[in-house]
Amino acid sequence: MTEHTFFVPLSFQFRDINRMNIEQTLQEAILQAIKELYQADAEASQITLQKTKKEFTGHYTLVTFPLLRISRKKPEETAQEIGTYLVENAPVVTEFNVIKGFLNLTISPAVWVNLLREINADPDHGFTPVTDDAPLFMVEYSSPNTNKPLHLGHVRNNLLGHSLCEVLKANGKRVVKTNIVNDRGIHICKSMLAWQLWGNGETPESSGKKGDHLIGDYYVLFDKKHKEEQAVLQEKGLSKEEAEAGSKLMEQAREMLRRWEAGDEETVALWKKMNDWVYAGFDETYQQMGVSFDKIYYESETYLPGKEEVLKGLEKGLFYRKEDGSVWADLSPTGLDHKLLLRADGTSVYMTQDIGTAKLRFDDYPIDTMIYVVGNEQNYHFQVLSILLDMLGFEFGKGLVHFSYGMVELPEGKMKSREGTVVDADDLMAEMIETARETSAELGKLDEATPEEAEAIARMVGLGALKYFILKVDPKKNMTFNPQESIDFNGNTGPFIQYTHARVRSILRKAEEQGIALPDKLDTGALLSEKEEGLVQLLSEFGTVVKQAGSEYNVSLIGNYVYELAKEFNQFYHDHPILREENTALRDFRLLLSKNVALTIKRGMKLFGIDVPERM
RNA sequence: GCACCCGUAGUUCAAUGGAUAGAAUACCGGAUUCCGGUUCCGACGAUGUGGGUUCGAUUCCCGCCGGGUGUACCA
Repeated sequence: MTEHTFFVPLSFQFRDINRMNIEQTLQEAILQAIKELYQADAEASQITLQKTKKEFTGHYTLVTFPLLRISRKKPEETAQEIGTYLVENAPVVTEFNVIKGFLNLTISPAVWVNLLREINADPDHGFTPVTDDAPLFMVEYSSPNTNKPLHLGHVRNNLLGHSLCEVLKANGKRVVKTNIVNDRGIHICKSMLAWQLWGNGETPESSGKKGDHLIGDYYVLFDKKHKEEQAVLQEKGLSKEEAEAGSKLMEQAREMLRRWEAGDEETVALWKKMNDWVYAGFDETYQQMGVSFDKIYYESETYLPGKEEVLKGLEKGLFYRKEDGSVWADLSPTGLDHKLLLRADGTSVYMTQDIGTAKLRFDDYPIDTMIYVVGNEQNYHFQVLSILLDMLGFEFGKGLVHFSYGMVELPEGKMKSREGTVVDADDLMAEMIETARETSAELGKLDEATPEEAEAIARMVGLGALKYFILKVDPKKNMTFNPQESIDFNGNTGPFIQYTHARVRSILRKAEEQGIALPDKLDTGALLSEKEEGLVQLLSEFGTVVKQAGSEYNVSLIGNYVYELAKEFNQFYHDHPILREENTALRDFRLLLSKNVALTIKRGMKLFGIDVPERM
C-alpha cells in the first residue's frame, strides 16, 4: 500500500460537492466532457461508473466501451481524452490512469476530508427520516400455527421480516408490522383433544413449561396415540386406508372442530384458554428474538369475511360452482390452473382465509404496498392470491409483494419433524447465548465486566451471531446454518463486527480519558492513506446500500457492506496508531473516522436487529 | 408431466452486463508464543454442461444435467 502526502488547503473550492453526490458530480462532469470533446450528448445511462478495484489506483472507474459509438475512437484513446479533460476542468478529479478501456479517476483528498466532515454532521447519515405522508407498507411475517412452538424456519422468517421493516423505515417508509396467526383448524383440535384425554389438567404453571411447548407436546402426543391406534387396527387386518377411515381419534378431533365452528361454549372456552397459553409462550420467544408487531390478525376472525368475498365473486360470475357444491376460480387465462376456493361442504381453505385477511387489512389501513414474508414453498399460492384479489376488484392485489425466502438447513441435514430433528427456536437461542458466554469466559474478555454486563454481552453476541449468519445470506436461497461457525470471533460473522465496534468504542473512550477531544471540524492538512480514503468512500456508500436494500427488498446487502467496513477498519488500524499519532491533523481525522465507522456499524446492525456492545 | 427457484474454491457465502470471479473457513507452509487451541504473513483452490446475444456473460436468452419446492377440497 502506498501512502501519499497531501496538504489540504483551507479554502478548497468544492462547496458544490455534497457528500452523496460525488458520483453524480462525476457523471455530470463526464457528460460535459463528452459534449465538448465529441460535440454529442450522451445518455446518463451510458455513463457506467463503478468503484475502482483494489489492485488499481483510483477511486472511481469509468467504463468507456459504451461511449465508443460517440467518440468513434479506440477505448484507450477515448479514456485518455476524457481523463485529460476531467483533470483540467473538474476540480474533484486530480489524477487519472487508463488501463485498457477503463478510466480510473482519483478524487482529490480534500474531497474525502470534506465528505467525512459532512457525514459526521448529518445525524441521519444513511437513513431517510419518516414523514407522515410517506408511503405505507404493511409487512406480514412470522405467521405461526398455535399447535407448536417456533422452529429454525420461523427464525429466518422473523429475522427477515423484522429486518425488512427496519430497512423500509430507514428508507423513510411508514411501516405496519403484522402477523397472521393460524389459530383454528383440525391441528389445534388435535392438541385440545389430547390435552382433554390425557392432560390431567396440566397447565404451563403446573408443568413449568412454556405454553407453546406444552401445547406442542400434546400435539405430538396426539400423533403418537393416533399411530398406536392405527397399528392396532392394521394388526386386526384392516388396510391402511380402512384403518385411517376407522380412526376414533380423528373422528373425535373432527367432531371437536365441528363443535368449535358451531360456537359450542365449552369447546370455544378450552380453545381460548389453550391459545392464550401459546400466545404467552410466543411473546417470550418474540421478545428474546427482538421482534414485535403493531397489529395481529387471527384466522379465526378472517375466514368468514374471506368466505363472503368469495361468494360475492361467485355472484358476480367471477368464479363457478361445481355440481358437488365446491367453488372454483378458473385461472387458465393467466396460464395457471383452476383453484379451489370453497370446499363442497362450504368450508373455507387457506386461500379463502388469505382473501379475508387482505380485505380486513385494507379496511383497517391505507396500505400502499403489502408485503408477505413467507417461505418459497408458497410461491404459487401468492401468485394465485395476487390474481384473485385483482379479480375481486382490490386494486392492491396486483402490487402485492411476496418476499419469498428459502429453507434453512443444518450441517447435519434437513429438519424433519417426523424424525425429531426440528430445531426449536427457544432452545437454539438459549444455546447460542450459552456458547457466547463460554467463549467469552475462555478468552477472558469479560473479566472486568460486572456479571450483569457479562450476561448482557453474552446475549448480544449469541443472538448477534445467529441473526447475522442468517441475514447475510441472499433471502431467496436455501442456506445452511452452522451454529459453530456463526459464533466465531473471526471471519464474516456477527461477533467479529460487534468486536470491531467495541474496539472502536474503546479507542474513543481512551481518547476521552486522555483528554483528547473529538474534533468538530477538520480544516487542516492531513496525511491520508489510500485505505483511509477508501474508508470514507465506504462510509459514504452506506445510504446507497440502504436504499438499494429497500428498493429490492433484499436485506442481505447490508450485511456484506457492514462486514467490509469493519474488516477494512480493523485491518488498517491494527498497526496504524490513532491516539499516538503525532500529526494532530491526522489524529483528528482518524478519530472522527473511527467515530463514524462505529456509528455506521451500529446503524447497519440495527437494520439486522442486532445490538452492538460498547465493550466485549 | 408441468411451473417456479437454486447450481461459484473441500465447505459456507459474495460479485448494478465489465478489468486477473472476491471473502471467510478448512487444509498446507512460514513467523510469533505460557500454548496442538492465540495472532500475523504466504500458498493452494471454483463459475454443472452445450449453444446464442454482446466489444465484454457467474449475470440475459435457448437446450441438456443435477438439487429443491409446488402442482385442484392441508395450512
